Amino acid sequence: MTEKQQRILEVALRMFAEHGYDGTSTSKIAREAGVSEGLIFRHFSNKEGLLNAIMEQGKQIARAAYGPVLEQTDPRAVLRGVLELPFNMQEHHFWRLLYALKWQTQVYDHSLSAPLKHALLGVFTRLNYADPEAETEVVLALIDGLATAIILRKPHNLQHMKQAILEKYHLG
Amino acid sequence: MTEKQQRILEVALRMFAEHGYDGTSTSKIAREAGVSEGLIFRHFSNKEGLLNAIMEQGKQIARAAYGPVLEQTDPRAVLRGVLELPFNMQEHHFWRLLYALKWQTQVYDHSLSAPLKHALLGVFTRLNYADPEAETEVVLALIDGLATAIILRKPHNLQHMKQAILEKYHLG
DNA sequence: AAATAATAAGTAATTACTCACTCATTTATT
DNA sequence: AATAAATGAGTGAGTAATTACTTATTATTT
Repeated sequence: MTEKQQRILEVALRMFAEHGYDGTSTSKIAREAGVSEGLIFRHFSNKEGLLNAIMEQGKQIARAAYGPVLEQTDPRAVLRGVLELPFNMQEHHFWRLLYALKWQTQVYDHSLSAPLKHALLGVFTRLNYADPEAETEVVLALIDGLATAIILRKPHNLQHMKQAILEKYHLG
Repeated sequence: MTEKQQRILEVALRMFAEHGYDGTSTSKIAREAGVSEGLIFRHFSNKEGLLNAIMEQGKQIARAAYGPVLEQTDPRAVLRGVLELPFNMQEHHFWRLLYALKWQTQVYDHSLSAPLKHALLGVFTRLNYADPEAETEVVLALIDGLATAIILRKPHNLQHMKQAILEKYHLG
């Protein structure tokens, strides 16, 4: 991985996240990254290849975020960890791109949220919730909405929000 | 409002919602609507004007959805109504466009969610919740995530999801 | 006939992508 | 060790197609 290749990936991630995939042209990426436009196609074949390379790197970001939470043994600890995920988001650019992208393709989002869904199903089953599937869907929707709010609206009272949520699941 | 003007608005709404604003060209809208491309610019000045016209119509959709809920007097009824909003979504195309759009501009989304936010603040204050602001943000995030899930993933157990949510707010 | 609706055929700029090429480094052959 | 061959990074100037938008003209209402 050469230095210019890295710069292309970084700039493209930022621009895709801020202006959308269709709203970002390869020529602008090249200009911003300080490379020739041809280099993008030499390394990534085409624009979609560039996006795929970005999302490939993103898998590691997601793994780093989910991993410690999902390998917990206590179901309450897993649930707490999942609910806290949006509050511990690190790489905003990547998550923003992922969330924006899902309105056009669900491919990327689905493959990343699948392990979360599976874990939650186990959690709610072990905790004897009445309807684990419905409960799972609700939590997924909740953390989805929370991440969206944190990325886009940047609310200031994050600690209080977290507290309010944990109490709803009796984890306060 | 001529018939062709209506058709342009309908087709543009659908295409913007499905492929995004930047992913939809005026020439494709015209072809799909069966009109000349120039007519779009005669009626709406430019592409952004077309979007504005769509969102202007959308205001009525939002008002029709929010209105009955927000004019309720009992705070519990308001809360219940707000939480049920995603499950009663009617015009999926419009909501999908609104939700997709907010990753590029928050203008449209903010002006529509403002009355909701205000109402929820009053609700949680009157219900003596510990932190009404945080609680409001959480509900907004929740219905945002729910709407997203319903539009994109179309979960089948909507009734159970609704039930699980209402119970968390002691409205079961 | 006046005004508006609608079209067809343009425009310049931008789009994703290709091509021919240079240059530096690495590998293979004498 | 010297030289030749091959490879891969990088560029700049192209390409045809598409973009948002304009203008002149024709059709349709009022």
